Amino acid sequence: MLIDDLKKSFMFARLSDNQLERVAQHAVRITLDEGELLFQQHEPAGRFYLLLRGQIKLFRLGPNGNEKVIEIVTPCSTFAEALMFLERPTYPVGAQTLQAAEVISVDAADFARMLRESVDTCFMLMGDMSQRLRGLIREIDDLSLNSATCRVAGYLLTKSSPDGATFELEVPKQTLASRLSVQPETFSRIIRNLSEQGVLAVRGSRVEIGDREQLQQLANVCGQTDVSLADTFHYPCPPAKPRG
Amino acid sequence: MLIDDLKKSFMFARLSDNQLERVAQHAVRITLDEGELLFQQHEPAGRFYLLLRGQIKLFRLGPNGNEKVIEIVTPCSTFAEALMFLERPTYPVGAQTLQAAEVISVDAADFARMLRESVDTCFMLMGDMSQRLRGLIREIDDLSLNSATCRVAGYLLTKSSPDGATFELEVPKQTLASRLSVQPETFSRIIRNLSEQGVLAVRGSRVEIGDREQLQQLANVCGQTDVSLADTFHYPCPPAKPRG
DNA sequence: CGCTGACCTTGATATTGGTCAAGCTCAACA
DNA sequence: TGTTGAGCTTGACCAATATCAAGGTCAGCG
Repeated sequence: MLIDDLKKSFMFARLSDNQLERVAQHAVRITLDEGELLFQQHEPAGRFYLLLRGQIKLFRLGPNGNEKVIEIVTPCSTFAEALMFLERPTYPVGAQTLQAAEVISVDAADFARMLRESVDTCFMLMGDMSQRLRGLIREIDDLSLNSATCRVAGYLLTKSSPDGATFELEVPKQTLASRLSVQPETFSRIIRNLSEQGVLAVRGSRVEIGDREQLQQLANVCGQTDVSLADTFHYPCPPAKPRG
Repeated sequence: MLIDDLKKSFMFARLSDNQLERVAQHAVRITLDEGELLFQQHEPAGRFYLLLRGQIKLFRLGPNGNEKVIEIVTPCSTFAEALMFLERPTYPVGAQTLQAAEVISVDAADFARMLRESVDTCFMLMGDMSQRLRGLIREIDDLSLNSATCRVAGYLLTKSSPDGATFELEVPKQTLASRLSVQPETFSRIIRNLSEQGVLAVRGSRVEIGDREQLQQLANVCGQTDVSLADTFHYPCPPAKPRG
């Protein structure tokens, strides 16, 4: 059954049963409460993870103890697997649950050994890494070319389904703010501005898009557009669990 | 002789002569004048490149025509090779020479085909990509956690050899500014501040470190420290050609 | 030698977003 | 039902950095 769960990740899905069994031998299932730390930044990295349910934030710590959320991991994604190819890897981020979570922890050396037998999987992995590289580059120019409002607008757009008028922020606003590299106060103000302009309405964590057109315009001043869906992989994922 | 040049890159160096010959068949040498565009952002990406000499900047374009330099490529590095694993790749950045340059252009599909025969090279490549991922993450928290002064200080530190007191900025200051995500004016002012504090002295593109200690302090408020040299690959490279 | 244009520097001013301090809201719980 | 505390919002203020507009420097060239 561990094997069945492994298969939920596109990467493991490609492996033969034989290979999966080998991986499973050194893999363990871990259950985490809300707020638990899975690993810390700078810690030696011997394992990587597959999130089965819950939410996990990956974050960097600044010198003053302030943190910057780099990514919010959703179920069926693997993370920290790219470290496997470094000499003496340490985690470049910390990982902490936002909700109670269940993960599978995989031994990296073991997995790497097995990878050597499956060029296909290598290619899959490289595709994945390539994807992430792209994503990070976008992130960087988002940060240096765009205003906070652009980033928020862009984020909200990606979260809203093109048809549905309303959706839930599945993450505490503070965390979202950090993810978007703004202070919580600023985030709050931006939301208020957008509300006053009638672009959207927010009640708690429920967001209702009022004027998608204009939201797009605000975001597009940026360049959100170039992550075409054409060249992204499809990660089959169950819907995320709604937050209180 | 094309093969000899290919070997200057750590990635190609790993290939067998047989494999190299195959790659070389679909590889071409390209000579570029200063300011020439090698490829544009969004262009379909069928080839990747190895820089032999000169300098190339990789940049993103904002909506107002303003550009953000993502990376300044130095000789013996390959770039855009990570795209090879995407479905229908387009370049996520543009590439333009800063100095007259010579590159080898490699057919990506061809190289990928050959890669399938060398898991070793796959691993090498994955290590490289892993490296880059790390670098980009650092870049992101540099942007969101640190001030412009920190970034400039950090950059200057990485460019100075630990012993030598002076070195050359090998790149126009505007470009450097963009690379560090500050306006040229701000860059200029930061340099002036540092000069006034006696931390360094700049004459044209020649930089002299006055107080390395303090420069380090300014940069370290940041977290420059965590890119330990232990886990970076060694790219054997000839010294860059001095500017001006 | 003086002109030209690219690049850099400088000052004045505007904007953005951060910081601090307070108040609000609401769910959990006694 | 009142109390508490976390998370969110608000306002007043401030710092960092961008923007705008000149002016400086210097290499290349007529």
